[in-house]
Order: sequence, then structure tokens, then C-alpha cells
Amino acid sequence: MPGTVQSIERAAAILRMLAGGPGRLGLGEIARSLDLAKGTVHGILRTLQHVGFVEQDRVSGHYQLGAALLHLGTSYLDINDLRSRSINWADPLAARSGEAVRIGTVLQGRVLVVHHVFRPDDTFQTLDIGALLPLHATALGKVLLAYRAARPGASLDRFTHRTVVGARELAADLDRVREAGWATDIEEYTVGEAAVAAPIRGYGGLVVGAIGISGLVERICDNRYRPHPRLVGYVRDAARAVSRDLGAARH
Amino acid sequence: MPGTVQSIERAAAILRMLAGGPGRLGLGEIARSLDLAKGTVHGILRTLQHVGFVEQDRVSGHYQLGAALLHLGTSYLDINDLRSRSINWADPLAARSGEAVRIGTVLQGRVLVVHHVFRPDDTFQTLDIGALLPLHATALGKVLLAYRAARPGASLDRFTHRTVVGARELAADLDRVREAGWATDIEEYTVGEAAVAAPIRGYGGLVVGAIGISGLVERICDNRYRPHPRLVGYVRDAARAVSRDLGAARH
DNA sequence: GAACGCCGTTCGGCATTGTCGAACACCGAC
DNA sequence: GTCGGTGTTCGACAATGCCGAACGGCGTTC
Repeated sequence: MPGTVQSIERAAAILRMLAGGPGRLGLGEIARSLDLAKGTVHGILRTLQHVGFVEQDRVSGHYQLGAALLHLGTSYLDINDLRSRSINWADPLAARSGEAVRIGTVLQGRVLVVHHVFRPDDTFQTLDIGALLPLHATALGKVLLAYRAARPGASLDRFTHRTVVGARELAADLDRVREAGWATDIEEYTVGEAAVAAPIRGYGGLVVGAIGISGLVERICDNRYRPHPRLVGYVRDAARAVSRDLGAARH
Repeated sequence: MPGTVQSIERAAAILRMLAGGPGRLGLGEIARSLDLAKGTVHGILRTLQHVGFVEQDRVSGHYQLGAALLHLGTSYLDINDLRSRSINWADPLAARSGEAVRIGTVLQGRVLVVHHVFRPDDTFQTLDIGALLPLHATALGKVLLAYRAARPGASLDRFTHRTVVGARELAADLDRVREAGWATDIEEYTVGEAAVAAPIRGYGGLVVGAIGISGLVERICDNRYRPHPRLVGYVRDAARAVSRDLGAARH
């Protein structure tokens, strides 16, 4: 890619690597993975540390993500049009459906969760905002796949015995999504969980995100393993409402 | 600062600027603020866009923060020791005190909120995680100021008529904090709100963060405008519990 | 309607800048 | 003691990314 600043791309690659791995990473490990000299990586890491994007563990010397990123990440949430427009509609959807609501958009071949409303009951739930989900195994992801040029990654990871991993099978699934205007995921990502999602369209009718509900299969689906039409209606209504907001937002 | 990568520092400065301003920023505006050539800034922005750290509005051409930062930010939360150790203690504190609980640490002269438990009642509240609060006008901030070398910024912003803006006055306040082992903020940041906080100590007794509760003055304080001793006790207990966890966490 | 100011973008030349690789100091384990 | 593993420093080279001027659109202004 011409006209791009090399050191910044490398810094971003390091940050992505730190975000991927489950914790601290050593300098040598990073240098080896990116095929760079240790000295080079050290210089970049020192700079990233200086600006607060990474921190170094005093005892092991290993590096991890830094606190400044948290503020940048939440600042992104404040600006995001998709999120701000959907907040008003996500709460009613959760209330009417009785399920958790999530809103996602595409990031680097995965679904980025930009908003999350907990299921109305009082069960313990963890906040999914900022999480990355697979495109091919979630209802949100299938919607985004179906309406965007983005193709799924070459290898379709299997998460459960129901995950669609065949390219041909997935393509047929996506055709159905385009035809119906909504997508499902029934125990394809997590056993016992199902989800329904519909596309959110922005300026010019382009699909910019997806909104959906998720919960236990027995609540989402009827005895024929199909989602309740009532729930599908709620989700589609919410998606349309957000789309209208988003289209009107553009002057 | 020698041995630091110039372009990365500049990229970070741009990101910080985008996070500070309330939305999109123009290229010229950024270039002027940072005293750089427009071409230079453009190259950096193009790279940041390429890695997903910034996005560009098609119609105005202006730049804003990108989605990739959200995932990096939440990944930081997953790693953060202070946060993960305090989660177990924050919920009981909220339940016992009946108030919202927040945990903060120092970032660039301000308090970064790394964890937030809502007040147990069902009133509408917004998640503060990732927010940056002033050091001198919040209970969390005063604790961090009192026990860390970090000095407050040169100018102490005034938020309410009770905000402590005199350097001398603040120093006396911090002395009291060190002596008592906890800090308060009574309508110094937001009118009608008060807070109590205590220090969290990590490996070697160093103060690495603060935990505190906040809510309406009439609930936090008695009729003499002093926080209820019962609540102070709860906060200090929680702070000690987290500190113990954190100290034990180091192998 | 033409001239102006502003926007983001492109491009080529110069030298500043960041890269590299080897050498260093440290730690723990075999 | 030695070896393999950290993270770190340093100096030399040239590749790299900076700068500034020029470009093409837009909207406003006169």
C-alpha cells in the first residue's frame, strides 16, 4: 500500500497482536511474529508506552495494552452514529422481546458489538460491547455478510455441531437471508443459544449494521426449531426504526 | 524524548485530539493545532484509516475515531488486573451501600474509570467506564493525588461553587486524605452529588487505584454535610479487600 | 458570474528519521 | 559454569516519511 506510514502500520499490528493474545506478550515473541528486528520493535513499543497505548510489566518485562486505549475506545462509542441512533430503539426491543439486544457492525472480517442491552430478567450477564464475533456463525454476522460485499474468511471455524462451515451451504443460507430480510443463528455459535437479526440501513440504503436479539433456544424458537414470528417481527420493526433514524440523520 | 518514533507520537496526538473534540475534525484543523504540514497529517490519517483507527465521513471529508479502537479498549479491560480483581468486591459494595460504585486509576493527569457498578435502584444511569474525570474535584481523584507523586494540572478547573481550586486549599485537603485514609467530594464536581473513595494498594503497598461510591448528597451525607461513617466503612473495607487480592495476585 | 477562501488530496526532492543487527546486561535453569 | 532466554542500548546506513507547493472541488461572497 503506497503512501502509508510504515511505522504506524507496524504499531497497529503490534496493538492488534496484544489485543488478540490473552495477556502479556514478550518483545522477542512480537518481533518474531512480525518478522522485525528486536531493536525496531523495542523502539515502537517504547513510543507506544510513552503515549499510554501499552504498559510494561515491571517484573517480567512483558508488554500489554495500555489504559489510554480504553478512553479512545469509549470516545468512539460517543461519536458512533449507528450506536447513538439505535440506543433509543434497543431498550424497547429488549422490553418487548424479553431478550438481550445487540447491535453490530463489520470490523476486519468479524462482527463488532457496538451496543448491548441486557435481558430484562436479573440473571448475571457480561457486557459484550467491543467484542468481536464471527460473521458466519451469528445472526448479526449473517445479516452483515448477506448485504455487504465483504466475504467471510477463507476458513470457517466450527464452534458447535450446528455451525455452518461449508462455503456452499453458507451461500445458500445467505440467499435465504436476503430473500427473507432477516437471519437466524440456532445453536451455531453457542450450544443452547439462538438469535434473530435484521439489517440496519444508513444513508442511501446501504447496510451499515445489524440489530438482533439472542437468548436460550427454547425461548427464541418454537417446537419446530423456528424462531417465533412475533420475535422476528419485533426485530425487523426495530431495524426499520433505526434505519429511518439513520437516514433522516443525514442532512 | 530520545529514541522515540516520531510518526507514532504524532498519530497518537491526532487520536487524542479526535477523542477530545466532540466529533469529527477536519484535516486542516488538525494540522494547524499540531503545527504540521497538511500533507504530513494526511499521510498519517490515511494510515490510521487503513488500520481502522479513524474513519472518514464521505460527505464532509472530516475524520473521526474508528471502530478498531473500541475492540482495543475493551481488550484492555480484559487484561487489567486492577479491574478484574475489583469486580468481585464492587458488587457487594454497591449492594451494601445502595450506591453506584466506580473504580479509577490515573491516566494523563486525570482519573480513568475502569469499572462501574450501577446503583441498585432502577433509575436510569449511563455507563462511565472509559470516562476521564478531574483529579482535584472527585473523591477518586483526590485519593490518587494524595498517594501518588502525580501533581494536579497547573490550572484547577472550577465545576461547581464548591470545587476546590486553590492550590494551598487542595494541598490541605490532600493532607487530610492521607491522614484519614479516605477522601470525599461533596458537590465539588456535580451539584447535588457526593462521593467517598479509598485507595487500592498493589504490589509493595503502592497505590494503583481507587474505589468509591457516589450518589445524591442527601443519601451519602448526614445533616452536618459529613459522609455517613457506615458508608465510609464499607468503602474502606472494599478497598482493603481489593488490595489484599491484588497483593496476593503477584507471584 | 467570477473571484475568493477553504476543503482534502497529490506529488517530487531533500535530509531527517527510523530501521537494522550486533553487542550488552540481566535472569533462571539445566 | 554455561547456555538460552529475556529486554535494552548503540552506531551506521539509507530508506523513509516529512515538507511545501500546486491541484481540483465546493460554497460563499461580492
